Amino acid sequence: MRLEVSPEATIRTMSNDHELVRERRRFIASRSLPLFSKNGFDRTSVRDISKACDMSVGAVYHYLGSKDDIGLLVAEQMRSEMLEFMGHAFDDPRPVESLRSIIAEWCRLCDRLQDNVLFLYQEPRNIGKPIQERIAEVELQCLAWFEEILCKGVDTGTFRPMDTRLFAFNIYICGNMWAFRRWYLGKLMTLDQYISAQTDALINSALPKS
Amino acid sequence: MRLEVSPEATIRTMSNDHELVRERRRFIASRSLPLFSKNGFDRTSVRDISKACDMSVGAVYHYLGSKDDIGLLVAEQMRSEMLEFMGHAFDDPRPVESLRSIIAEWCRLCDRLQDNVLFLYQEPRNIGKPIQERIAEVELQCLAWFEEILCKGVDTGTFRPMDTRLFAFNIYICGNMWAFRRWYLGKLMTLDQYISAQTDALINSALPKS
Amino acid sequence: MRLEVSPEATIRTMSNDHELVRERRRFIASRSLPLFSKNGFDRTSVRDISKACDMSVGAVYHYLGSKDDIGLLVAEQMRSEMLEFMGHAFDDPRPVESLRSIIAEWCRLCDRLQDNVLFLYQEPRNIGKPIQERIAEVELQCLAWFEEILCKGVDTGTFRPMDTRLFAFNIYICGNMWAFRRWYLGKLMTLDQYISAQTDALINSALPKS
Amino acid sequence: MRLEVSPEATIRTMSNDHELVRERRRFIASRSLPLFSKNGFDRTSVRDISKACDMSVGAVYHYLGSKDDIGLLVAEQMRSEMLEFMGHAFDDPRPVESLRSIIAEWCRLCDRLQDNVLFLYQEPRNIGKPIQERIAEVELQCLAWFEEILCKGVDTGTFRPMDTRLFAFNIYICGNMWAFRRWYLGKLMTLDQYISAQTDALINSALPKS
DNA sequence: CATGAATGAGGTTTCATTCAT
DNA sequence: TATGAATGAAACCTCATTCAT
Repeated sequence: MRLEVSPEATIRTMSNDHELVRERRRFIASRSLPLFSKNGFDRTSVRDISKACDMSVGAVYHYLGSKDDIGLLVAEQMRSEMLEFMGHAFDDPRPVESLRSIIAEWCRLCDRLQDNVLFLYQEPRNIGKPIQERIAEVELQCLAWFEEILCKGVDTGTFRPMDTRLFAFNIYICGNMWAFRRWYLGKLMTLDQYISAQTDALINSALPKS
Repeated sequence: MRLEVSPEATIRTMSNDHELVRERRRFIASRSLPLFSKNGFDRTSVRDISKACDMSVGAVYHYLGSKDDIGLLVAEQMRSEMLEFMGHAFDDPRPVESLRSIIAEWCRLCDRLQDNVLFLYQEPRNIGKPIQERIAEVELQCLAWFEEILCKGVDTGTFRPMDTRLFAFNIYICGNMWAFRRWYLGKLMTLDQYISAQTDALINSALPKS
Repeated sequence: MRLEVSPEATIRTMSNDHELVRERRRFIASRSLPLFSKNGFDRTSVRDISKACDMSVGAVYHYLGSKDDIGLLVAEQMRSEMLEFMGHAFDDPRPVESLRSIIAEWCRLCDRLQDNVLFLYQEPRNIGKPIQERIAEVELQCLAWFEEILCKGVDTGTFRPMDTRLFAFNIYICGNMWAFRRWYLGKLMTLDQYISAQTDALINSALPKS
Repeated sequence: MRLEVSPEATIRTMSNDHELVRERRRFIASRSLPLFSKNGFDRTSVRDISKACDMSVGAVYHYLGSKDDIGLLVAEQMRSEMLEFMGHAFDDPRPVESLRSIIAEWCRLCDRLQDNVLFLYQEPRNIGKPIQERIAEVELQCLAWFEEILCKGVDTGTFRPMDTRLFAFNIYICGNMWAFRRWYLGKLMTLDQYISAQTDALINSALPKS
């Protein structure tokens, strides 16, 4: 088992104040993300970023080694939020109830991290290969987690036999798409309505036919 | 009623040979698209494109007014294929059968135009507002078309009462995601298996509960 | 009454140090102008300019938004010098003496700003319409100023009746031509001799015939 | 005495039909000149020229060796017209009458060849050194010719003692400026009025004081 | 003769990154 | 620690010229 090193620790910095570095990076990422959403990563210059942060260009480079590192931070934030999300126990023994909670929470997470989700979809090339793999890893964990509940439901006969991996994938996408297409979906319904309708559809699809 | 002008006709060219222009543009777009998929639009230089086309940079600009125009061509190809797709009659009177056909064909289309789908997701900013709106228009048409069948099924009681717009959206996404996440899904199953499983899930979700 | 904004203030810059910007721009313009004189604006590349300034290309663009802006600076320098020139009081009540002073000073100004004069004659297209109009404005003011003295002289009978506007134009051209054709005139005479001879000719032409 | 070879004969051509070549070149020059006036030589592309000539780019290069050759043609036209102009005998024995005719004809020539005059002022660098010298040569001849009459007048006491070279220069410029600043002068007066007024001024300036 | 597609050098401009202050 | 001026590579695009047809 290899030693896990947070990628954030590998980002170069001029500062030794660990806490300050964390705080500044978080700040920079939070100010950058809307710019990336609006104009794309490549069309957002470091100068733009520094302006959005009310910092000098040099200051940005005090806390980061390169522009690409911001992409990394954005990805890491998504990753850590997903890990935290999976840390929650939705351990209702009833598969249907459990699924219901998870779908709802997953959609809410994607809603909250909308810009991060967008970034991961649109700028995969701007977060080096290793980070992409780290992200893929949690995605797989997430899918596995969804799958576990589904399997439990299938085993107990609550759900019909199905391709649980694909079903888990659909749940995953269900959350992502709320983030990705909120400009469209938001005109049709609220998040709660979305959650409710999609949960119904998913569960209906999981239940055995009459 | 405004006169429809193909955006391709608005792209500047040095040539008057309409047929040649069409052919060369198609060629350029087809060679560019894999580069965009691999490296992203902004990180693909016109020089890269010209090399991929075995042309000089000048030759590329003989048929195009700007690099952005290639994005437009890619979008237009998707658009015209979608229009053609909707032109087909899947007019089985039985909603279930009809839905089955459409989902299958839609997924096959997205599979065939995988790189175009990716491009539309990843590079929306590189195809100018007007073209984005043209694309959004056919997307809506497509959704409306899906919805129509669903409504028919709901009206006749074949399908359960549901938010047909959201359901149509899910079908749409179902195709897109095969294109977008083929690197993952392709390891789990073939396109036909994907179609079959997703169709089952969708139809199961649409049928009334026992 | 509209607020006058110096065109220099409209030129994009990356710096906020107003004084530095002014100084660097002046420097860049002063080094560029001889190149323009020698090779023409369009045949002087920004790389040539940056070399002449012992700067990198990027540094030039730190203080200017575009190459064309240098043309604007050159024009503005001429303009402001002309305004200053007109600010001087050559208020000798005797028209002849007054005319004499003005012609001399005008020729000296054109001599000093030789390259600017050349630039305005040769590169009118490289300084944008608005600036051309600003220049035309001061030219007209200058002509009006010359005319005023002529009119005074005509009114008092010192000068013969004449088309004062054309005469003013001739004075104006007299200065310009020393700048424009110094390569020729300079071989025949010194500036002082030119001034003296032209003043004689002009005044002789203005005086009533015997 | 070196053999004079018309520069036009040195321009490369693919054609052997001497007369056709002459005719086509004249045509090309006449269609190009307005473009040069409007946009400048460097900003007029060979494509623009070929379009203005209703020719293909290749056709232009059949009759010319390079774009610069057009500048040469424009200069040569001015030159040959000036030579023809000087060939006329304005051999009125009376200096005043002779001067009057010459000024008038010179201004009319400059009016007719306005665009050529402009070109020579604005694009000297686009007509290689040798041609510039050829032009300078006729200019000097022209000046000498003007001077001759002036000298005659001074010798006979009709004109006051003066710097005849400078006076000749002024006559020369007088014609050029009508061409160069017609956009301004044309608003004040007609060509005939200009000729009349300038002739009066020049002759008045040449006559002895009372 | 005529055409116009093709070439590729070179132009202007941008921007991630460094480093003297 | 913070600043922002400076660098220079590399991007997009143009255009004089050639040459196969």
